[in-house]
Amino acid sequence: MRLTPDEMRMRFRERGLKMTPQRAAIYQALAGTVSHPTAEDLHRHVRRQHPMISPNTVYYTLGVLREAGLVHEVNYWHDRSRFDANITPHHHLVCLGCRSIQDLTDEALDRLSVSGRLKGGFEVTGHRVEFHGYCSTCCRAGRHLSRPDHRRHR
Amino acid sequence: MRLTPDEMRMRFRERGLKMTPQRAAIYQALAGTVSHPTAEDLHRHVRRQHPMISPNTVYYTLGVLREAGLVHEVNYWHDRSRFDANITPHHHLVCLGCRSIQDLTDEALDRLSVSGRLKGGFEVTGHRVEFHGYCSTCCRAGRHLSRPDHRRHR
DNA sequence: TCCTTGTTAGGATTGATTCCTATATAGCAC
DNA sequence: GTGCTATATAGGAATCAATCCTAACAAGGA
Repeated sequence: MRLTPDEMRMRFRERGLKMTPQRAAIYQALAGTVSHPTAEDLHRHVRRQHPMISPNTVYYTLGVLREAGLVHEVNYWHDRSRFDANITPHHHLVCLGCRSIQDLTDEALDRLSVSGRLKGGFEVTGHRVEFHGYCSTCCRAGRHLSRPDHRRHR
Repeated sequence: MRLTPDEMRMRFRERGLKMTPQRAAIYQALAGTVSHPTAEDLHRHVRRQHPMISPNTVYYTLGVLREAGLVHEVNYWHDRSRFDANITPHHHLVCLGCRSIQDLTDEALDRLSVSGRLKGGFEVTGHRVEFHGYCSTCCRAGRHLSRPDHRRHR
């Protein structure tokens, strides 16, 4: 969803982050989509407002936002990194056909825990569930019937 | 676990794969560990028996084995790809300190399904659960107290 | 307004992975 | 076994997302 300048300023302040026009644009772009864009996608988008912004700044900013907990990074199926400004607990539906990622909210999944004997005292801090399959578009296109080539497409 | 030559030959045959000494060594190495090695780890290991084997062959072979369903690829936290010859249903414990990956077998987790309204007819073919936290070694080292730098270590 | 520290742009670099291609070999038919 | 064909291998070149380096710049506090 779209954030007011004040709302955004507060979120940055709370975490001790400096606010710059570039950062605002990157975070706003990410908060305004549900499509889990790549760094490159974001750079392309933000460049409309900031023609001189470098990819480097996008990478650096995403790193800062990630460490501050303002964005999450997902990286399923060895695609390049994708980012998500939705930091409420949720899970993902990953399409094996077009590699799109949809959010999935499901409280039962949020409550999972390791029932078994934890081997050697592993201390769990969180979890996430990823369902994979084929989105409606890929189903209609029959893409769930064909096997992708074993060579990767970049 | 260690495979007999016949067992391995059968698995390859069933899937229409040619058997070569290099492939046997790579698959044997992967089947003989629980450590989810990288392609480079496997190359280093296999090179003891096959000094001339190229990284390329390891990548190519892992791609073939992956498409044949003989190995799984996991790639959490934007580390490089890691491989797993355990293709029975299981989940993973990912250490945020040292990035090690442990298998987790838990039938309750295998039976998860999407309870909510599936947005737009997504057809689920599988799922996996990833718990993250800190392994016992990293806990003892106090690594769960410090925050990793936001810059990535390769 | 000044200062300090973190941020930006841009260019160079890294490094896992893939591409290209000539040679070698597995598996099949005879 | 011998020969044939399709596929695998080795090695070198190329790709490209991501990171490193650095000089100029600007946000936020004093």
